[in-house]
Amino acid sequence: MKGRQSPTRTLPRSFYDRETVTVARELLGQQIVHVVDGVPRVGRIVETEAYLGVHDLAAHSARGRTPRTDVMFGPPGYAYVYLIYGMHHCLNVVTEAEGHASAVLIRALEPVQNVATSTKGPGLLCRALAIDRALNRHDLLSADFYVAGPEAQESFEIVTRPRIGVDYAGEWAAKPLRFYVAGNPFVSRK
DNA sequence: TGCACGATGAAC
DNA sequence: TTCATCGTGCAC
Repeated sequence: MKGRQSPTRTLPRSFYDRETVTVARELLGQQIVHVVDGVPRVGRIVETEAYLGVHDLAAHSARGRTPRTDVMFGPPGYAYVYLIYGMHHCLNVVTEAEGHASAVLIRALEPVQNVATSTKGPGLLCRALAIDRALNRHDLLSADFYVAGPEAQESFEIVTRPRIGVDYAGEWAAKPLRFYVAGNPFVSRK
């Protein structure tokens, strides 16, 4: 094998250009990399949630295309980062073809490299990897912020549950769109 | 221009 | 269970 490791392991845009539930499940085990001051902060994704577009009442895009949700309506493979409760950032990856307005929320990471604080929860993982709104709309097929496959993928069971914190979404609140690695201690909640 | 409310986390 | 804290979206 020749060439640099990291760029060649970066997930291709076609990975994100698929059904959102599939992407949410297959993101488990993949690694988020954010290079800060030349230092790569790396975490393994252990918990995700799927947001299925304008018909999903729990999705931000359900209220239409606005300045904030605009990136969700764009092409796949881009970061959607927003501020919640005035103090925490949340990281999503945009999925499916342009116009679908779907995304996967990254809810928890297992520390891999250069991670000093907790990554157990969507707000905490953003703090640990120094992810904020400056990275909104950032291409995840880039050199400083990307998702990559691990050197070797271990097999694991996937647990499926309703999403967290979306009780306002009516029947959509109960749908099994949250996925996590069974038994992993870094999952935000059981 | 004002205001109610979060895809959370920490404290009590 | 309560609260911190502010950008967003929508009502007026």
